[in-house]
Amino acid sequence: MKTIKNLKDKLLEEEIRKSVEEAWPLFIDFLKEKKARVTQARKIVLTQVFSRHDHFCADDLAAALATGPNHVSRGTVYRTLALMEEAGFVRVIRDTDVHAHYEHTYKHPHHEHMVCDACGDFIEFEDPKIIQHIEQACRDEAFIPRTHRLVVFGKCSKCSKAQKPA
Amino acid sequence: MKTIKNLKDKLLEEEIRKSVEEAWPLFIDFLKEKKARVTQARKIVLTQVFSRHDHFCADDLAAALATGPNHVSRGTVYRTLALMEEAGFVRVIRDTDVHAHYEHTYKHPHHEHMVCDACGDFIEFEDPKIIQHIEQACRDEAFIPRTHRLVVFGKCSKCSKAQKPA
DNA sequence: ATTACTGCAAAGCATTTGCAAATGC
DNA sequence: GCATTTGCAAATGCTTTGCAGTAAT
Repeated sequence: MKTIKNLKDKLLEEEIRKSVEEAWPLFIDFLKEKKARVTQARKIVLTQVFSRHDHFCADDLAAALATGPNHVSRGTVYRTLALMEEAGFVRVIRDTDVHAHYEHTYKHPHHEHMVCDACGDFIEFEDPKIIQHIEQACRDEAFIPRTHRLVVFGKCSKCSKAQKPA
Repeated sequence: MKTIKNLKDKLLEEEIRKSVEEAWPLFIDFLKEKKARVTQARKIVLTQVFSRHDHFCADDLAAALATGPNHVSRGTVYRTLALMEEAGFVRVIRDTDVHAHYEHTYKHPHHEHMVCDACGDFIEFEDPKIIQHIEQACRDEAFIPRTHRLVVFGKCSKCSKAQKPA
């Protein structure tokens, strides 16, 4: 069972090996530029990231590395993931802001949000066309939508004006 | 300073009073239907919700009610907020799933997500038109986008098939 | 009189952090 | 050799929960 691997697994392994082989040098470049160190732990985390399916959560990954020969501590996993995000190798799906925000719904139809990175302000906007496209996408996937959430992160007009070009 | 209120404040107060006056009976209906009880604490939370600006977070609201004559405990605030969400008076902006999910970015362009309420599966989709509309909306608001996140919640084709009409 | 709701404080959970020891440069 | 990283465990911050007392039906 363990010695015999089917073709699919072999291909997957090959794929992973290739991604790591390509990404690791890029990560090294990133670290060097940042004057950060190229460490064993960082390579292990990067490898583990690429060994996982498309979507994973930090804690699962940390759990996988909690024991065994490639042991990396939880703290380091989180720290490295943050680095990898900065380097552009991973993307966080639910963004970092920990606490949930609420808004009134009473006489307040659905709309989308922009959140300013600098001041945290919420800007509301609406676009029926976006909703139409979402609905179409759901039809294409035979997905039955219940609701959706669209948030654009960036800089609001006030903050981008305040911070003049360096 | 305290006795003299300007016009804007007066109008705002009026607005709030009206919303509460309209929403409270609806919440009562909701509670009755659910065979839940109509309590003082629930009215206080509802009032507080409508007294706040469009966006607020649970904890701030709880803090506001932690002391004073309209004292409601943190636990009750969270419980009532959940009820109000169920009743459709408020909407949560960052959804409930606590832990952040990551995904590879390496050779994996930006795309949107559908998440199945039932099985938790992530479905990826892409729609350049949606992105165009987002960009247009940002231009309209003079908002400088850095990135965005679009998640559609609902039921995937597998799960909606599995659960035949009752 | 029942039974649900509330307050409180304690538990939970994902994530972050402080610090001594280890490692890369 | 010196500075950065790591591991560990403790701290954090938001949210949930258990339970005994309180209030609504």
